[in-house]
Amino acid sequence: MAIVQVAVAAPLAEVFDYLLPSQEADCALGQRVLVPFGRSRRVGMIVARKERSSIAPERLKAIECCLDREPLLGAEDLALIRWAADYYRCPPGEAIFSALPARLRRPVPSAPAPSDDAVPFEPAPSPTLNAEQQAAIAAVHEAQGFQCFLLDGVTGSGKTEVYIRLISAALERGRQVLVLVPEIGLTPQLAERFAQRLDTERVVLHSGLTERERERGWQRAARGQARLILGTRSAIFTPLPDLGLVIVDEEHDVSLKQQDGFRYSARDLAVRRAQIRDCPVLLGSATPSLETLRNAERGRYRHLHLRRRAGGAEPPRFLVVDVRSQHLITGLSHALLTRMTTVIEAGNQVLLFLNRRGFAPVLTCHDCGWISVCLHCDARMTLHRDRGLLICHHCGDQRTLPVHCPECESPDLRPLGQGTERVEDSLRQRFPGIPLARIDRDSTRRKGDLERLLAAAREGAYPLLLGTQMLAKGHHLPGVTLVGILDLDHGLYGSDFRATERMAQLLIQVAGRAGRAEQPGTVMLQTRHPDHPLLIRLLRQGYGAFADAALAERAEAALPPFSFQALVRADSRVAQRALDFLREARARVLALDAGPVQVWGPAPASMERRAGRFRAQLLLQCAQRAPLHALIDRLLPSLRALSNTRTVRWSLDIDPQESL
DNA sequence: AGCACGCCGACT
DNA sequence: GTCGGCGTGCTC
Repeated sequence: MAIVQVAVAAPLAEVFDYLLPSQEADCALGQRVLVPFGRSRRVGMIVARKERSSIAPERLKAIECCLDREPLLGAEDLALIRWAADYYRCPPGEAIFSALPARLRRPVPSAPAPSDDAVPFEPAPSPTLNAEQQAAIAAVHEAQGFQCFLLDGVTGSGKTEVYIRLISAALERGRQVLVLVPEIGLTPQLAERFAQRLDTERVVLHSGLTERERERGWQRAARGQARLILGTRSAIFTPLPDLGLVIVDEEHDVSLKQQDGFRYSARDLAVRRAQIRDCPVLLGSATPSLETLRNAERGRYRHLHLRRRAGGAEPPRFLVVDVRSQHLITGLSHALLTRMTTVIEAGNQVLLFLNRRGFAPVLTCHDCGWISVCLHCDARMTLHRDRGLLICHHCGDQRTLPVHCPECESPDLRPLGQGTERVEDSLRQRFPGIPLARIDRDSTRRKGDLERLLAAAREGAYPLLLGTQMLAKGHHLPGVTLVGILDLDHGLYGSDFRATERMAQLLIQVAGRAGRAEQPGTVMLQTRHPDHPLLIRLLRQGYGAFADAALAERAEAALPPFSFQALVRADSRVAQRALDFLREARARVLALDAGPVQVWGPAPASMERRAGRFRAQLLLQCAQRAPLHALIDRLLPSLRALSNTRTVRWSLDIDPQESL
């Protein structure tokens, strides 16, 4: 009997050898099997055929049955997933099965190839390209096989038009195209633009689909029926027999990195996939990540610029409002309020941005000083007055709003600070009769709410728009001529070394919502740090100059992208246990002789207790990737063997994007 | 991850 | 005396 290597759907570092019974002899690489495993049975994936096994023959068990008639994954697909599993140190079975549609993780037979639907098609007219767009398209067309491009284009410069032309050309050559976006919310508008222009079988893949829909789309792509695949990060693993072009839109967005389990970066895997496939890959953004800019600087990626806005629109003007020692009315300065009045009276729209939902971030007792702390987290509970609740935004715990202080019975409870609900309240009083839309997670809880509000906003139904970062992404609002950023400082001095980069990206994104050709937008930023050097550079010279300065700072501090990181996170129900585990981990690292790898910590998370668990982290950093990964190779078996790994949950994050 | 085995506390 | 808590070991 032949022997096959099987990756079992379990978080185990090893693959397992099985006998292939003669009636399943044609069962091959990329097909799922049901195998006896320990005292139960599991779904597995055949990842290799072998001549002989190092396992004693009497210990080898036979595969029970084959679940698929044909391979679900081809050799290249498996190569990508196994490369990713190896790079991100994820058990192979876990990686493979998280790359498949959820239904196929269970022992059910895969569905037969669905038939195609027919879509009558009338293409919308193509706009004329400007010189920069033409140059970008020509550069990608010249690529012979693998090459990575950064499409660095200011908001409104026509990046999507460049995508469409490149996709169209690839489709004409008989290739499939994969387009990744960071969030579900960004798929409908892009899908709509593709639908208007590209006469081809399309499929959209994201977590909002039912398991059946998702499997169906996945199968259509895998069988070559769908030619254009638009999806969120997990779509990077979709098998595509004729893949000829990969596009990653908003490549700087952190949502492209999976934050639990198999912690891969879909953007980085897109580059790797194109390399395996030997085809071009295009990373697009108005605010590229420093990692990508550094790769462009080193000549690894080709840097393509779109500097001009379509229709000759002017970039927005920035006005810094120094709010130190100013009297604010629910977070709004006199200068901002005055300008808002002018804009509204002129019949234009105002967009206010405040990244804090709820009425107030804390409720306090004016008599004894009690504050609304969460029982499970080192955090305060946010007051949601609409719903009459105190809610912890970190663990989701809710309490009914107290009428008297829980400590001293005083009725004098007061909200401190402001969230979007409170600003909405205040604006309705200050601008009576002016229609206002608040757009945050609370006001858009039902499906379709967000789309409805945004559509009405685009029509100009709301002179006043107020929202969290939900409002910052995607949709352009041409009637908005004033953007107000209520509290910039939150992003300016975050605990993470990427805080300024994130702030700059968000700021440029929000600013990009405003203005049109005949009426440029103004962005007013309220801050207590008007002299922040990187902020000044960003506002005066733009994102590119900001990024240059930020990169220089990173180089100086030897931080990514000038070094590489791996983060060991740990948490535990019992205080100190996670820290103790990481102290032991640190000792193991030092015992292994870390060489050039630096070890930082362990340190408790900036909010140590969250949802009842105490969290901590240990950072490993090195100027080169190879010694870091070699150290991790030697460290992992030793960590798995630690006695307290049952009471402490831990995980390893390669190239972390966020610290705890 | 599951699942079983094994060794110590409060119950019919 | 035994039901069951979760610490430990193993899965081709």
